[in-house]
Amino acid sequence: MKSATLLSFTEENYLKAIYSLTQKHGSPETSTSHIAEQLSTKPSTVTDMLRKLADKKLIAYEKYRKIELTKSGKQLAILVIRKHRLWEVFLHEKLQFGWDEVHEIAEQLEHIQSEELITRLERFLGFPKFDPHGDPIPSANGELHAGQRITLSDVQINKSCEVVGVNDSSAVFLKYLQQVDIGIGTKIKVLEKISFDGSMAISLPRKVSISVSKKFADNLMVIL
Amino acid sequence: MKSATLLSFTEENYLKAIYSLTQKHGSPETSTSHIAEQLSTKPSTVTDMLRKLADKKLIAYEKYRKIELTKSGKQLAILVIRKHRLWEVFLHEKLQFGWDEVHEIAEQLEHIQSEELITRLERFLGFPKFDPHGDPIPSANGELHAGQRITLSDVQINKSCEVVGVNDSSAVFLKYLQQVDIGIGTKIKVLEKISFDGSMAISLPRKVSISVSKKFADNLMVIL
DNA sequence: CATAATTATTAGGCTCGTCTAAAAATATAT
DNA sequence: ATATATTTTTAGACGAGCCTAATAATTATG
Ligand SMILES: [Mn+2]
Ligand SMILES: [Mn+2]
Ligand SMILES: [Mn+2]
Ligand SMILES: [Mn+2]
Repeated sequence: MKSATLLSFTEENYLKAIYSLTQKHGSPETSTSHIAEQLSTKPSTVTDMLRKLADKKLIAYEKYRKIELTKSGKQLAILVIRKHRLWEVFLHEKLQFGWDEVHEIAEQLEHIQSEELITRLERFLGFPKFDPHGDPIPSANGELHAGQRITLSDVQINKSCEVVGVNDSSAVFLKYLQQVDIGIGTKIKVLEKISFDGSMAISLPRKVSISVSKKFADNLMVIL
Repeated sequence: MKSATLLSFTEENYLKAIYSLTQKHGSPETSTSHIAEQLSTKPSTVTDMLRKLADKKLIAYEKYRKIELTKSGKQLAILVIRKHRLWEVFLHEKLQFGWDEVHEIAEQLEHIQSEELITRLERFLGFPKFDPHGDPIPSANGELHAGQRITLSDVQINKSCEVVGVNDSSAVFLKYLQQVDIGIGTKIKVLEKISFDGSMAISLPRKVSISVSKKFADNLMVIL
């Protein structure tokens, strides 16, 4: 279960990016250009790294054809995500950082190498199950319970739901949520859906109803 | 007061190494070979970096002649040390790591870039004044109070003193101290000094007296 | 003070992660 | 089915950080 060779920051970020993309798009495969976009780098740079990750058996790679995490590649990606989310909990719960501030710092902390550190951090935090954005925290052996979360867009008219997370963790989206007083646990009822542009009218506790865009509703995760 | 260009891990480690060497040897200057040894690298590699640090005005460098931190170089070195020691406190106090385990992990954590993170960490820890090895924690504006600490070697026969820190933070020394039950706060009385090899006999609370080497006594910091 | 020993710098080369420009493969559209 | 557009890979280059071997400068010694 020990990874023989330690990975660089960069390699870890590639694994995480590939994992995120496969999750986001349903398919276990992804593309050079998507990875490049995700990491703000160039496709040619990605191709170089893909060859290296393939050499290390972290991805199954057939040029022009297939990019897919191997079992161990996926495992490592999940462990980085585990570290990232535990650090986010620490920053939010213990240091009182806002949920729009934690991601950037966790992006650095996730690469600290010490299994013992994460074991102890997790215990110190009381074995949290979710990060400040509602995303589940993988267990030490790499298990991740996705839950049956849907987007606000998928909620039918007149149904109520509860916010459990966000798809987009960018500070700009999180700040907007804060502004309209939506957070993890907020109850939302869908009043109306406009087929023209996918926008919807929703009601919030102790507030007049507000209108939100399709993009907004696509990025808010809820349970019924 | 803001550093214009962010430094790399490597650059930060060089500044810290130069600072430590000047402290250890009294003089504000140090040498290429000492830096190389401190960082487990080669003198030629050090020369390259010295040129870079000089370009950035972090050291005053005259080849074959002088290596000395500038005001801003020293300031940055102290801020890295501040981060290092605060993280060590966190690891020891909050995560219950042993004092021989914290250094290695702090060596990584000290490079996380976020001033706000350190500000909040310091508050979370209750504004500690010393790290787990008894070393003082610099303030946010870079002040460092050394205190009037001496080594055990400097203590006269029949005088008593109290352990306040160590000069050598290696795990092997710290584990040895733990074994003979010496830690921060331990009271020691010097019974005898052997001029032949500099070793000394000391008495410890609720223990028979033990003999320690010159090297041991040189690395244990005490106050009278 | 001249020679030897030590220390520091330069020269040249390597890997990693990045880029731009060009070529090749694949996908799309007429 | 061919031509066009898009995506991906290759070729070649660069800076950072490291190395070894060779050279230069300084320091120590007889
Ligand atoms: Mn995040
Ligand atoms: Mn990252
Ligand atoms: Mn330390
Ligand atoms: Mn370091």
